[in-house]
Amino acid sequence: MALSHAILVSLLDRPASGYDLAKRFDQTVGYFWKASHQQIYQELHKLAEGGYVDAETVAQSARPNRIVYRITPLGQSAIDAWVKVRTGPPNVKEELLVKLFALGSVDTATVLAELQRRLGDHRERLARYEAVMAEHYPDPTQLSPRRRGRYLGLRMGILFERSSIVWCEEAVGMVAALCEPS
Amino acid sequence: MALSHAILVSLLDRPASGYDLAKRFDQTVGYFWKASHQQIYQELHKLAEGGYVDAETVAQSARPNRIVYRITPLGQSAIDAWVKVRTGPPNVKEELLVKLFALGSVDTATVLAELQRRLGDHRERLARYEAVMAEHYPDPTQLSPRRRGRYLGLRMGILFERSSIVWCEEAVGMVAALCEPS
DNA sequence: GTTGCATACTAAAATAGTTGCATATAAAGT
DNA sequence: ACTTTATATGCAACTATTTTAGTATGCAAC
Repeated sequence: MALSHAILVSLLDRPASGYDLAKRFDQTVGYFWKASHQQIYQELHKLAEGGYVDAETVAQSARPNRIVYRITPLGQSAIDAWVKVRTGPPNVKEELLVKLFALGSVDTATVLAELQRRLGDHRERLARYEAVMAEHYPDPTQLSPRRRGRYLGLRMGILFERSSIVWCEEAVGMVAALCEPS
Repeated sequence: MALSHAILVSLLDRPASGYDLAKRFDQTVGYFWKASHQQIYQELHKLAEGGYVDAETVAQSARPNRIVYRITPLGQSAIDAWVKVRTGPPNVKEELLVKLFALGSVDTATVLAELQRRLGDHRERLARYEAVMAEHYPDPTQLSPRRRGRYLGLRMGILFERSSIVWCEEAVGMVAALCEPS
């Protein structure tokens, strides 16, 4: 029961359809919480069944109808209760590290290529995050509680990308040295 | 098919029992790849069935018998093939961030307490990682390929903990300001 | 004119992961 | 004496997640 809470929290902001939520996840918290649209639709059905959200069908011409979900008081109190439950450390699955652990028994050049691709990813994401930061949070003092949460999420993203870049550069150096032993 | 690869890679090093593997995961890659012993035992059965590992029962007096698994050539080639498959970005589920996104609709003091606990966690883990680094990798130049992979794993841990600490300190500051508006 | 992308939802199957339980022994702490 | 910790494996039920489809439409690019 974790995605369901992420969905409820997202609905605190404003009502949304499954499609909207999938996009929000992708664009805002994508790197810290991935969810496919199938998973979201499924979860929304369950939340609606449990009375945590209300569903309302909105007819659209020329486009499939949307089903807009709105959090209920029951959903609100479910969040309140969940917030009081201790959060564990984040769940991380870093496949690249597993590959690195296989160094010595495995093709080095392939691993190097992966690291370089990853480095590019991190640089790109950092640029994106910093652009959002510059545009939406030029002054991080005096933010509303809601915006403070958003700001800190973005801030974590930026710090994480920066240290990932440092790490990747080191890793590329060390693995490249194995490939071309001058 | 991701845990199975992590297990196979771990077995490259040396044969191990399910119990050993569970401890290795916990102690070495625990923060980047969590696996419960049930999951590991289950996966080992599957790997043995598929011929990726060989199982050998080792009798012990006064202790339950161990089943020691050894990677087979088939397992080796499975790793080789897997290494060539593009690695996606890491899978991260950061529940604390979800709670932060709920700020404004949720008890601030609870969230603050979580952040402080998390800060403590990160400091502790950093100390542990740095101790291992000082003891086992005093000089990171001229490492064997195998040890280079291990070093980079540890290095990622250290960089990650450091930036997490920076982030937590900022976050504690911002959330504390909401709690006691002097 | 057809490929590709964006909108919008659904269903089914397979794989992965968690939780709780069960078994059995020995050493070390309290 | 009693509890905890460590060793060592396993089953069963449940929940979560991914993969792979399928249904429809409209717009823009090529």
